Amino acid sequence: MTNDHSAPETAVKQDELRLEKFLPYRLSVLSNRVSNAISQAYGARFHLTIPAWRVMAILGRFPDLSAAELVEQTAMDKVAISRAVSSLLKNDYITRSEDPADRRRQVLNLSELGREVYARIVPLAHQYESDLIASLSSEEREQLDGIIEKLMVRAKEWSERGLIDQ
Amino acid sequence: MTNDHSAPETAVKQDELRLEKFLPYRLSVLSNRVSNAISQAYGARFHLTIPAWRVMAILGRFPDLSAAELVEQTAMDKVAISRAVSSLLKNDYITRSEDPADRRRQVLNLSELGREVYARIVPLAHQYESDLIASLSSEEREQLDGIIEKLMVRAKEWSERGLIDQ
DNA sequence: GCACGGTGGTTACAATTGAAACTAATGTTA
DNA sequence: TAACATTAGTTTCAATTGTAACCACCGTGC
Repeated sequence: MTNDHSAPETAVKQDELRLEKFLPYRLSVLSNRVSNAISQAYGARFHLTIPAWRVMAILGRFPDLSAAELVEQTAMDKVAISRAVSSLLKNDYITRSEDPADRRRQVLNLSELGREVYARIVPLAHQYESDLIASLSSEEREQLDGIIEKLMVRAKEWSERGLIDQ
Repeated sequence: MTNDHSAPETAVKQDELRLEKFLPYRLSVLSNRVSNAISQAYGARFHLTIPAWRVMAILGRFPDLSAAELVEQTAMDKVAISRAVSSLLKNDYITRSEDPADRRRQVLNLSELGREVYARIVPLAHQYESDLIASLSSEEREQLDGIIEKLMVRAKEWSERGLIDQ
């Protein structure tokens, strides 16, 4: 046992960077691993990309949305939405109908087929999430929830206002 | 799967998905926001992409690595490493020398210039991290650390062994 | 009416990324 | 030492993504 009581554990040399402890890096690795694994599962079974599945997930809960409203909901780029929508149309997973009141606007919904696929993926998604957090205690799950919320607030500020001024 | 009728408050409808509460989704949004914001800062000031900066960060702590060893350290793809290395060489941020013992192998190090840039970025990186977690209590920071560690273990298992069998 | 700025959505093009093929050198087995 | 497998790293090509330009339509003011 080493007697390294001289410096508290939170002290970090400021002139070097321990990448494996650097939060932005760890978040990125974790998120990529999770997303890739899950998208492989969806993609293989239902020919869905992540953006396409996100669109379906939103339409499953909120019918009759336009592409612009999907942009709001998902924080995805409008071009990404447009591409996801057109691939979902090709697969007959969603339907698109013109809004008679505004002919620029097009109302999107899950199709019959789309609803079936949705109904099959949702339990899968819950299962993956459960499996991911299986090793967390229920306290930890609540903590994580709150922590992500706080981090998200800050990250959102960054992307809106630009970074730390300097 | 068990039916849980006993805890209505935490009960979640299993036949729909609240994307905004879905952990993989939230992780992805958070991580993208953070990475994009920070990479804008690095990139603008030092012409560095994220993979390039990662390579520098590792070389700053562990000199005399080969590309293959960088792959191990960073979990990045070897093609990504190759491209990052060649762009860093172009910028004179790193040096590359042949290993006489194995002429396939090439030993990488930060150059003088690279060390200067490294020394300027590291405090910036710490600053961004501090700013990101500024709203967390010290307990929450420790919790987050442990939680990410646990999640990472599971995600790693996913990418190694494939997903939940089904 | 009809110019106009603003909005919904798509297309085009360039940059980034990933998978697989490739070159060159080393290790291994007979 | 010839033949083959393995490792280090690069290149090539296709798919994905982001930025900007674009078209069609709406609403307002004149």
